[in-house]
Parts: sequence; C-alpha cells; structure tokens
Amino acid sequence: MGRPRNFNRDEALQAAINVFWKKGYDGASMKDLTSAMGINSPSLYAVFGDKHQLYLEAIDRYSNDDGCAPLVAFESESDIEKAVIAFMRSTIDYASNHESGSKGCFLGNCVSTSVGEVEGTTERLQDAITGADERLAARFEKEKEQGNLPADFPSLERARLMFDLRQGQVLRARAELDQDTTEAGLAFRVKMILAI
Amino acid sequence: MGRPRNFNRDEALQAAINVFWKKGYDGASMKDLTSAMGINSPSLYAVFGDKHQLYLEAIDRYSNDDGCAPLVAFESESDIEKAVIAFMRSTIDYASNHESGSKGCFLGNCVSTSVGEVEGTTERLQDAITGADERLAARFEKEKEQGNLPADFPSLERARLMFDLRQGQVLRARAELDQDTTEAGLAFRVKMILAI
DNA sequence: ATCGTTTTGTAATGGATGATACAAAATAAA
DNA sequence: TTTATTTTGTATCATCCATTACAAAACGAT
Repeated sequence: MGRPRNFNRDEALQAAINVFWKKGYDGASMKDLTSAMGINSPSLYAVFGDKHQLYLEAIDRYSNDDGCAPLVAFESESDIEKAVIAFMRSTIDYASNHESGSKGCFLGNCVSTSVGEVEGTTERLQDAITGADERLAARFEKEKEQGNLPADFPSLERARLMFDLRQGQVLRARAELDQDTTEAGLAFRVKMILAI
Repeated sequence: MGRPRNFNRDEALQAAINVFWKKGYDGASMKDLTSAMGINSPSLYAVFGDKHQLYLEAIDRYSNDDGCAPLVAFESESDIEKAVIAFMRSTIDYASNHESGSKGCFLGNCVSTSVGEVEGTTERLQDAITGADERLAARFEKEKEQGNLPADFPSLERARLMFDLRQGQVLRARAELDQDTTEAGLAFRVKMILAI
C-alpha cells in the first residue's frame, strides 16, 4: 500500500511539527501539512495513518527533541549553577529563535489547547511535565550525593520551580515579547533555585 | 437587522468564552458556540458580528474578569505577604476549579495558540502579559513607599517572576495534574518573591 | 524490452463548516 | 383587531475539510 520511499520521513515529520506548532491541531489543515511536508495526502495517510496519528507522533518527536533541549543543556553542563543558567538560556533561545520560525513551546502553547479534546494528548502532556520535573530533580540529587548541594536540598520542589518559570518564558516568547526583559532577572532566579 | 433582546448578552458571551477556552478558536464550531450560548447563528451574527469578532470580545471580557481575578486577589489583601499567597492560591483555584469546567487559563493555554494566526490576538496577549506585570509591580511600589519593602526592591523583576510562576501552575492545571504538588513549594516561592 | 509492482499525482467523495436568506412567530403601535 | 416591525427558527448556500478511489508514472526483475 503505497508507502513512498523516496523522501525523508524524519524531515516530513519535522515539517509537520512546525505546522502544528504554528497553527495548532485544528488550525492545521491537511493542505497546510502536505504542502509543508512535500508529499500528497495519500502518501501522508500511507506513512502516518491519519492527521490524528501524525499529531501524536509529532508530539512524541518534539518531546524527545526540541522540547527537551533545555534539559540536555542542563544535564550537559558540569557546574550546577552554570547548568541552571544553561537551562534558562536554552529555553529562551529555543522559544524565540527556533529555526522553523515557530515561537514558544509546541507543548506549552499548542498541545495544551487540545488537552481533553484530542485523544492521547492529555497523557502526553502530563508525561512531558512530570518527566521534565524528574529529570531536573535527578540532576539535583546527583549534586547532593557529590556534596555540591546540601543534604536537605528539596530537589523536586526546585525542579518544579525551574519548570514553572520556563512556562512564563515560553509564553512571553510566543507573544513575541522582548526576551531581554526576562534576561534581566536571570541571575536572581538562578540564585533562588539553588538557595539553601 | 434582527438583534434579539430577550436574552442576556453577558451570559451568552460567558458561554462563548467557555467554549473557546475548552476547544480553542479553530476547534470551536459555530454549532458548539450557538448551542452553548442558547441562540441561533443568525442571532450570533446580528449581536457579535462573526466568529472572529466574538473571539476577540471573549478575550477582552476574560482579560477583565476571570483572567485578572488573581490580580484582584493580590490587590485586595492588605498584607503584602498574604497578598502574594492570595495571588498564587487564586491562580491555582481558578485554573483547577473554574465553574465552567474549563481548566488552566484561557489566555495562557488557548489564545497563545492563535497568536500570529488569528488577527488581533497578538496585541491582546501582549497587553494581558505586560498589563499583569505592571499591576503587580505597582502594588510592590506602593509597599515600598509605605516602607514595607526595601527601597531597592526590584518591583518589576519580581512581578515578572510571579507571573512566570503562574504560567507553570496553569499549565499543570490544564494537564489536570494534582495541584497539591504545587501547593507544597508555595511557602518558598512566596519567600523568594519578597526576598531582600 | 516487457511485465508486475510500487510509488506518485489527480480528482472526487461525503460530511461539516461559517455565513445567510427567508419565513414564522412574537411583539408593539394604531 | 389590524398593521407594521422586530425577533426567532428553519433551511440553505458555497466552501472547505479529511479521507480515499483511481489513474499515471516510475521502478525493478526477468
């Protein structure tokens, strides 16, 4: 059943992500999707099932790529303070200067709308949130073991703090508000996240 | 031009808000809207213009009602520390237990999707964000004048901090994640907002 | 080169969408 | 009550949507 082989599935999926990211699930028409992906609708159906399955796959892919880029930045930096800074900067950078031109966060600004309306989105958004919380907390725990953070450091609480701050930043980015304003208070935020 | 007089315009608009809030702009069909508003489409067009104008009016109305409820809670409480707590609790409460059943924040979780796609939404979201920043900061400034906060207290920076934290909370609420988890770290967040 | 198969493009399907024309009903005026 | 006007409900419009049938083209095997 006509699956095309002469095209890059990953690139097509990335193109679909960018369309959904910009227009939302309902706002993205099949025409928007197919023209951005460079395929005709029959191919889309053969490869991805239907619009709904494509959407879920786009969410999964984004969760494992762009969406967790700040997490990777956080985990890659060896010094914990620099790691927190890297997380914040990476968040702002991806939310404001993504190569696709889409602003904000696909999960935070688009998938959130379809929660409860499009099947499969609620669990995925929940997993993305709690997963981020846990990955951030895990790093803090490791720092505690190494003695770089006090033994009573509330890792999960501060992880959630970081994540929540992130959401404000991506909303500002989505609204195309100047990211320099968020840059201003960054030092204090870092200090607070690591305080006591 | 048949404008109906035998119905409550405000109630109809509130019903429209709840539909848009739950389903987003594109996801809300005229049928969804008219049946929730208790009117037929000709009446909707006579009273509100069209779907697009109704959406913009819904945004404006929400911005001046539900959306700023936490701001009112913040401004109403006389003690500044209790005021910050009131802001946070009000945010969580409205985002999780709104009478309409809609979760999260209409602006943060729905309008954000249509930014750049639906005309008139970008300015409105920007105004809502910067307006909230300024109202929060204004209260801090007043406290400084009264000597309840140090003279070098960075009002706007902390206002933005509060607002950004709020966005994380409404996203968790939209995803129907347990709000008790956010309640846990509340004391520290309040301390951090008012620190130094 | 020919045939069978796979990939691509066109075109059409039924259904739903946003928007209105129009008639029925209700109201107000005389 | 009769008439003019306004409000409501029905029914329809063209259009766009997601989806798929089908034909054309490209490919691979023999």
